[in-house]
Amino acid sequence: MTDPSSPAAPPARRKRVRLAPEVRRHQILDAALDAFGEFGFAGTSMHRIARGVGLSKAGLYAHFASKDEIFEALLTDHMLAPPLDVAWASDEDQSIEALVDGFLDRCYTDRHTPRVLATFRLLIAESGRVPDFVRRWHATVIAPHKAARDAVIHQAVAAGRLPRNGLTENFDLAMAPALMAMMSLLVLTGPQAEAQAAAFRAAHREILLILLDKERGCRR
Amino acid sequence: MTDPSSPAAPPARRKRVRLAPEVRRHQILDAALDAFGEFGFAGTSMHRIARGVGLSKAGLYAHFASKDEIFEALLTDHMLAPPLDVAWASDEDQSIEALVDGFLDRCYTDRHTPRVLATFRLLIAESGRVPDFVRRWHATVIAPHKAARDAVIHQAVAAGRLPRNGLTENFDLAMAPALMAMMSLLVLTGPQAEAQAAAFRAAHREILLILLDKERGCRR
Amino acid sequence: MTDPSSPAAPPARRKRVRLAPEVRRHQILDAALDAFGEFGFAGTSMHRIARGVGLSKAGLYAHFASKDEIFEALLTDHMLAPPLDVAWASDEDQSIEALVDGFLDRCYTDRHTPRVLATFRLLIAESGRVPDFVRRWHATVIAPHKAARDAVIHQAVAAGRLPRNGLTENFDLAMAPALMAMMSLLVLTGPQAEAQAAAFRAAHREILLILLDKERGCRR
Amino acid sequence: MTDPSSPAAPPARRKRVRLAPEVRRHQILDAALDAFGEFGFAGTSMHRIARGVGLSKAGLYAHFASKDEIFEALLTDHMLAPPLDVAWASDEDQSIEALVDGFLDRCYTDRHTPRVLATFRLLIAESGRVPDFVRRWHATVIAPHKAARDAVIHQAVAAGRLPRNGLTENFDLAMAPALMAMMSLLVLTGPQAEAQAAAFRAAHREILLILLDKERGCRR
DNA sequence: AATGAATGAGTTTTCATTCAT
DNA sequence: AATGAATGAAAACTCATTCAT
Repeated sequence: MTDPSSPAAPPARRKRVRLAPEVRRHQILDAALDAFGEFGFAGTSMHRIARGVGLSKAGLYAHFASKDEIFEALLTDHMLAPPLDVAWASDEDQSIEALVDGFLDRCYTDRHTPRVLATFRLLIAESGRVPDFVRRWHATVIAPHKAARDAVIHQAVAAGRLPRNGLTENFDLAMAPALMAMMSLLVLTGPQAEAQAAAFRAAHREILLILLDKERGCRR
Repeated sequence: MTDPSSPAAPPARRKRVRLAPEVRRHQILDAALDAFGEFGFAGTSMHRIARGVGLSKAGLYAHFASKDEIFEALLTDHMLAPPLDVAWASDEDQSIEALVDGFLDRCYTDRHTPRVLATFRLLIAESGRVPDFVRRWHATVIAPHKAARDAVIHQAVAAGRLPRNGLTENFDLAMAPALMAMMSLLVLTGPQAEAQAAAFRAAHREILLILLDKERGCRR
Repeated sequence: MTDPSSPAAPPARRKRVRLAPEVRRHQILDAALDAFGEFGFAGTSMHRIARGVGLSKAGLYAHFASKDEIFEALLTDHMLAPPLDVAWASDEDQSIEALVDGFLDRCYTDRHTPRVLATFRLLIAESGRVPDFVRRWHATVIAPHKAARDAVIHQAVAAGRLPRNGLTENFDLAMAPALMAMMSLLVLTGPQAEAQAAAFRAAHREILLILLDKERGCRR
Repeated sequence: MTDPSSPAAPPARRKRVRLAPEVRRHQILDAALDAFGEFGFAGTSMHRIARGVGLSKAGLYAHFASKDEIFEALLTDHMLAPPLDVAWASDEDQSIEALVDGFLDRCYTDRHTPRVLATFRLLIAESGRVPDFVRRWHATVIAPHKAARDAVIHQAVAAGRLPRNGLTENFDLAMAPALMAMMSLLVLTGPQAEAQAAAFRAAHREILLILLDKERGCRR
């Protein structure tokens, strides 16, 4: 079928393709993320990753010294990007509604892609494998990001633009509902999970508007 | 020498112990949860589980037909228990504060045990392995539980004891901050994560009190 | 051909045979010595050893944790036996001729077996792999043996039964020609080498008789 | 930065060097001898040889068609050189002492170099790989050399300058003690082996002087 | 002549599982 | 019920070799 010229043709293997190292590296990490995200580190074989790239097993080793190295490169590439922005309004012009909507876009639209979900599942499932990496990541990526964001929020609170309450003092929690939606997507899959996530988003919006409202969101 | 009862005892290996099937079964599931939770399904060998029980590998097969069967039995045992109570006050006697504190106890104290964390990690990591199981679990455990709880909440809203807002209409979100704390515990480990969780709990309390307050938590 | 009873019979695998650990261990070491001696350590695959024993590859690992462990067990078993006797006549009754002939028997007849040759080749080829082992072996086996033998020889020299010369002061050299014959056997193989060894033995005898003769073997 | 000549030089890897074929060939054989001598044929990878020459693996194939070819070229180059001279006194002027000392120099000083030891180990370890080669080598190199030397010795015996005995009739044995010293160096390494070799040489000298002495070395 | 990416066959080792006791 | 020797399949990784540049 594929090769009518010779009746009993062997597997008809593709010509050897040679690509630039960076390109291959990227392909490999992509395939690895897909596989690790789906089957976990231990459940993913080098064979599967190789197949995903259209390369032989041995070919992987021209670019990475070991499965572990692929794993670490993956985490490094994907997690050293700042996880969330710092856009909580240094300018007063935007309404709370607009700010919240921007935030929700970043929480849901940007973060509910297969790629991000896979990374997230990997983080949960395999963090025990690389505790040092996680610690470093937290210290160099998460903590600074949090500090920057907290500064902005505290300033807005001080300026009276936001109320002082449990949320504005622990602003991580602002994305807790989105995290819950991610969990649904991870565990459930399918339209059921999508619907769930959409409902969460709407409720999330309403909750944030209450908690960030200067009148309603105040302590008592 | 060490054992005068047997003159030339060889390696002095532990006597074969025969236990009642249910006892062994339970031991095995315990050991399996520990191992699966730490290393994932694929990363856990039958040898490790067997060692955890003090049994030989082959001994496991007297109780379970396969590794998969252990896994499914584990999920069944651990997840078919209702995950959270339905105590949101059909009686008016309790103050909101008391109800919230009870809820937080169930969210944090009860759910941040190693056992629950392991189950949770397992759920995230391996849900792709057993989609049917997850669907069934959701349909038979989660959904009914949610329905029951929603009924209670809606009733309280109708009675005017709780405001109508995004939270009371999606009451799952009430535990979103606790979920976030679990994530910290799963990924970070150590006192850092514990401190984080404690801070979350305090903020969580305050947020719930705002959102469930008839005055502050109302829509606009 | 081999199995006319079933035309397209599968490999017709032998029933699983279970042997006592010591028996298997021994079989494995035997097969390993054959293979290592012929192909060297690196040139021998676990598959070949397994085939030599009639066991599956994985079966080897029930008895040895690794290829290296097989190697070391082999050396230990084969080399910790004293390599040569200590029979150089404290009694005066035996003639020099009788002593020399006994010595030559031990040097040629006993030591030119395939087994000993294989061990010897292994020692030369792979001593670099296990320098510590070799050092230990030399210290615990060779050196003590040499010391005991030297004591006997020196005593005979002191008693005037043997001359004092380069040989009686470095009695290792007494077997140098036999070593040379071993080399021939190792390198050449075949009847050519056998003939060589026989000629060496005859000359060896004559040389020893000269050098151990009180008159002719004396210093000048 | 480290290399101001090229502003944005990447990994700064060594320039491709092109050498005359014979030079490279020689370099490769040198590196191969080192590696084969230390790790054996099977234990030596093309990568290691290539690294030893400062060449890429593929580069080796510009000079040799295969690993086996390198091995055979190595043996050919190193072993087709006559292994030992033929200087046993056609002239009567030299004393036995002088002749023996010259012989010992050739046996010890010349032959206990790392290069010769590596070749020797290789011969022992891998002779089974290339039996035809060894046979050819023996027939074309060793046997003629031996014949020439035997002629000289026999002539000296006939002329009465040397006694007729086991040694002069099997003159290979004259270097047996040196061979034994080589074995020590191969197996033991370190100063221990050096000392051993030195002691052997002194005793060797004395033994030869006895055996080649017309009076003492005679048959009875 | 030289390279580095690519490969198929092979390496050692592990694993889930079976079987005879 | 329990064991430990045994197994086929598959894992990670290596290697001699090839090919496009």
